[in-house]
Amino acid sequence: MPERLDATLSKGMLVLEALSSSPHPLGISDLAARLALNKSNVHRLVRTLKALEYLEQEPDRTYRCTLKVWKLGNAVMGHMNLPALAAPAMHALAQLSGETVHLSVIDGINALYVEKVDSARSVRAYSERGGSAPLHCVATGKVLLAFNYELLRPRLSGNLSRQTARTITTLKALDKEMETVRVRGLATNLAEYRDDVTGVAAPVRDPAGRVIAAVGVSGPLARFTRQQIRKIGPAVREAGQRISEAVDAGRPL
Amino acid sequence: MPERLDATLSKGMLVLEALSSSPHPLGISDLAARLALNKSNVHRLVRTLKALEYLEQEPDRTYRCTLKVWKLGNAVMGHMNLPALAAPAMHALAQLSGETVHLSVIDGINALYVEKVDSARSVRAYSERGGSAPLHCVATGKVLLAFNYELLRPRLSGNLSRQTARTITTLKALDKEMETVRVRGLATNLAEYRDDVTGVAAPVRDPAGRVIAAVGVSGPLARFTRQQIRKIGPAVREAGQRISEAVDAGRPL
DNA sequence: TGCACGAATTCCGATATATGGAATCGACGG
DNA sequence: CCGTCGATTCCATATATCGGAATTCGTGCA
Repeated sequence: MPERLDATLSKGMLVLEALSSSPHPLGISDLAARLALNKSNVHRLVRTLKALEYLEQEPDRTYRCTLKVWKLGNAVMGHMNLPALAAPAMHALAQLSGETVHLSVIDGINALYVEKVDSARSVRAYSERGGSAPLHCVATGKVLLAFNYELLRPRLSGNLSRQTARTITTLKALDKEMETVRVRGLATNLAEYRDDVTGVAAPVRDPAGRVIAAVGVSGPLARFTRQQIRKIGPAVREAGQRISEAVDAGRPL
Repeated sequence: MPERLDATLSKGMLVLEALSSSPHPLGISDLAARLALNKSNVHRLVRTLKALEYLEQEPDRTYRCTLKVWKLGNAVMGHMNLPALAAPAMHALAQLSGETVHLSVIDGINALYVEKVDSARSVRAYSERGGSAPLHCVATGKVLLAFNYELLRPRLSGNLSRQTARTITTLKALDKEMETVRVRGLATNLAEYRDDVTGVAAPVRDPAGRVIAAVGVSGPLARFTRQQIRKIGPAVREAGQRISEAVDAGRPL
């Protein structure tokens, strides 16, 4: 017997998801088609969401999400205001490296990018705020993994998806790599997720010493070489420490 | 006859709102009390939201919002990625001024802070990301108001709430002030919202020249004096222009 | 170890409510 | 001016939701 759920609420959330992920406002018929729902049903859901001010109607009668949706999500992140605390250190790192800087947290078996700072030089990277990548093949993900390994290792068996020729795909190899990461306090990604992208990352710790996030720099293989990575490594580690201190102090440093 | 709305969806959104705005996870009874709803009703709503992965359960059986809620809101802002584009200029301004920098957009008759950069020196300001203040009495709000005056003026009659002794509370005085703002390309707030806070702001324009946002610097009256404001004014205006160019280019400058 | 209390969770019959097909309305284009 | 397409409203019906009560679970205390 499948769990008893509230259909109306589920459908309403589907509507919100569809509209928030669409670059354009959508009309009722369009929405109904995408969600495989009845038109008049969708209309009532939309009307409700509009009354609650989560949606607004365009002059052409299509609907789009309002910033109230953003406020909702923002409030959630607000109680964990890492991005704000980390911003100064991230910008400094972006300036120093000339590459893109990320802040990631764990989201299931993925690294979720909660903040991102582009440098002027950086090309369009593979990641966006809110995006994610498998823990085992990006630098920030490896950091998060290495310092929460007991917890996460079980979930990864059979989930070490191959992304490139260099992706680590066996638990044995991963065990070894994680040990290295813990010793060095740094993780690297040498074209293990995308053929032409490399990165380095370091841990961010809460006052109790638990690793709650990771900061990392990444760039195109052609420019962000192994040597560049070695050179920037200490700065990344320091950025991690600086952010950890900011978390401790409760304000940006 | 009140419009016909879907009660289940409304209540579900209330649950999400309550949980997202609470600093702590909440239990079923607690939620039910706050929302004045039946316990078993709340339980089913929560179960549904949990199945959809918008909520998760703590070991102590209380519930909290997941980052999926944040992702939802983030996607909305993503289609209007002002914050990312504006970040470099905002940080530069924060560095230069040593004060807090805001990016605001219009939200009804309020200025909504969509991005905020604290300088190391800045004291805890009155605003948070996602927070808002009346358009007529903060610097960024005045900019947004001045350049969308035809549209917004009608909505403000009777809504010029007094916040401090210096708040502008008459349409006549506001008309004059708005004219000044348009001419100078800058707006100021001299303790008009909070007795001890001042600010300056400048417009951000889309490629068509419409004012879509405002950048502003604000600080404590004691430190951020009229002279400081005059001194930093040009830099604020330039930051506004720089962000406008970034919007045009589609990438941070 | 067992008991008692509060909270969460499940159950279930009554009924308010969501449903979806059909009718209506409204905008636009030929 | 009419025809088409989409949005919106209507309405009878089925049923999904509601909430009170019963049950289970967890925790602290004796």
